[in-house]
Amino acid sequence: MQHASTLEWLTAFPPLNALEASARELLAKHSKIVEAPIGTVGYREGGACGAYVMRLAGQSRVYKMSASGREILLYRVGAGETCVITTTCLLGNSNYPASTIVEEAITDVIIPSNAFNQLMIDSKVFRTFVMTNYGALISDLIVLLDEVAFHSLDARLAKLLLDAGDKEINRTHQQIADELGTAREVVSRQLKRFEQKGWVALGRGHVEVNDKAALSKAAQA
Amino acid sequence: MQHASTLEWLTAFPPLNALEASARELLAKHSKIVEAPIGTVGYREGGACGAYVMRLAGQSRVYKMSASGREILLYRVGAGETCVITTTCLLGNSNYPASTIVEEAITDVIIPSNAFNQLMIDSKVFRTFVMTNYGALISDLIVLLDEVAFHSLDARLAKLLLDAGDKEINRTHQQIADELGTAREVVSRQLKRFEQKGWVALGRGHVEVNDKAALSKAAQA
DNA sequence: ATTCTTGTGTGATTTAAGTTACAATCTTTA
DNA sequence: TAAAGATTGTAACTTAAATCACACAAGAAT
Repeated sequence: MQHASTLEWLTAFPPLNALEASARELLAKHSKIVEAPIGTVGYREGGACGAYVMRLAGQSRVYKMSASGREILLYRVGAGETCVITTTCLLGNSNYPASTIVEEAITDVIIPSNAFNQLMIDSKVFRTFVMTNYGALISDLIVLLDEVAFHSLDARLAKLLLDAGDKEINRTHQQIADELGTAREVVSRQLKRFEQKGWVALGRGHVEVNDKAALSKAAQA
Repeated sequence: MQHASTLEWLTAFPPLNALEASARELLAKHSKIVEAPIGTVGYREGGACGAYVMRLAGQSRVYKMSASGREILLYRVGAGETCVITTTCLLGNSNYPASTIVEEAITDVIIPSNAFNQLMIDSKVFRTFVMTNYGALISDLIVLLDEVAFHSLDARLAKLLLDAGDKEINRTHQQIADELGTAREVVSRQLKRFEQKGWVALGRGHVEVNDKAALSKAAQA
């Protein structure tokens, strides 16, 4: 495995190409590469935050859990991205307002809190990188809020199927329900209706999208 | 009226007490103080963003409007606060994902986009100030999302009444409905139930809170 | 091969919330 | 003061979604 101090991993983050020499030195000294398998809990709601996280490979989901145990997906963190909630906590010195779990085995670069703060002061390139990543989350959260507040479940389900990108979606009904913040039965029923209309084909643990146009229309209503 | 270049207004933002000399100079040169009366539209969804906004006095509400014309309150910006969505747009160079309207005549300090960016680069104090405000909103939005996704309307209404702080809340049912993202009739009905239980007293354009303990309990369920 | 576990299908029922449709007040303005 | 507009009250209805209660099927494990 590559070692953090070689800084080879930097190529995974193009905006950091122009990183200053002093910043590279700091990173080489303090950053670490860590790995974690599927199912690992990155952090939990209410926990404290000690390091900046940059994802090299894999994927994790960041979600909010209700008092009754139901959850809703806030966003995912994939390769080349950073965990923005972590940034929030580092900058605001606050605790995590959500939880995270690894969906595909991850490889992360970890920058301890004090090295992170030093980089924010020293390096213009790093600072811009962090802030640019930061910017998008609020817009995303507002879009999500709009969906939850104003869109029907079948519209949100249709959108989820489209957003997956692939024709084949390998998730169980329960996992989909957890992303939408609803109950499994509701998802099963809606998927069945989609299937009856010929929009999707269902199988154990996966959904095949057959009519994107129709789903897209349903997603808007 | 005070002039922006005296920077007297800085005292309204304690975290900026320690602002560096160079940053003060930049602010004195480029910041402006502007005023706007009730009902002024600060920006609309989809609009572009040109300046950072720091509130000296007054209040505005930032809301998201649904396709069907219903709205939901995202947050308010009062004295001593900044409009974080504006920060999002400046940092991400994106358009506004929401709209805003003045609720109480406002006085704002305006920092043009390029001066803002310069300050973010130059001044650690300013940067921390901006980021802290930013982080707080993310947490707030996640809380709001949790409420919308998982809490019943009566619980949310009870919470709204408590959060108002005052015993007397001078808003119409329609205004309350717009904050919660629901219909007026629903609010009227719920309020009537609260009244029948003796928790509140209703009048045209205002609600009087009489039993905080009971409301507080209802807000949790 | 047969348990066990996990995932799916579905009907029945309940409930919260949105919708429709007015009537009745209260306030402001002409 | 009369008319117009804004605000509230409420009944009746519809609907989406949650909940309950299973049956059944597909894989995995022993």
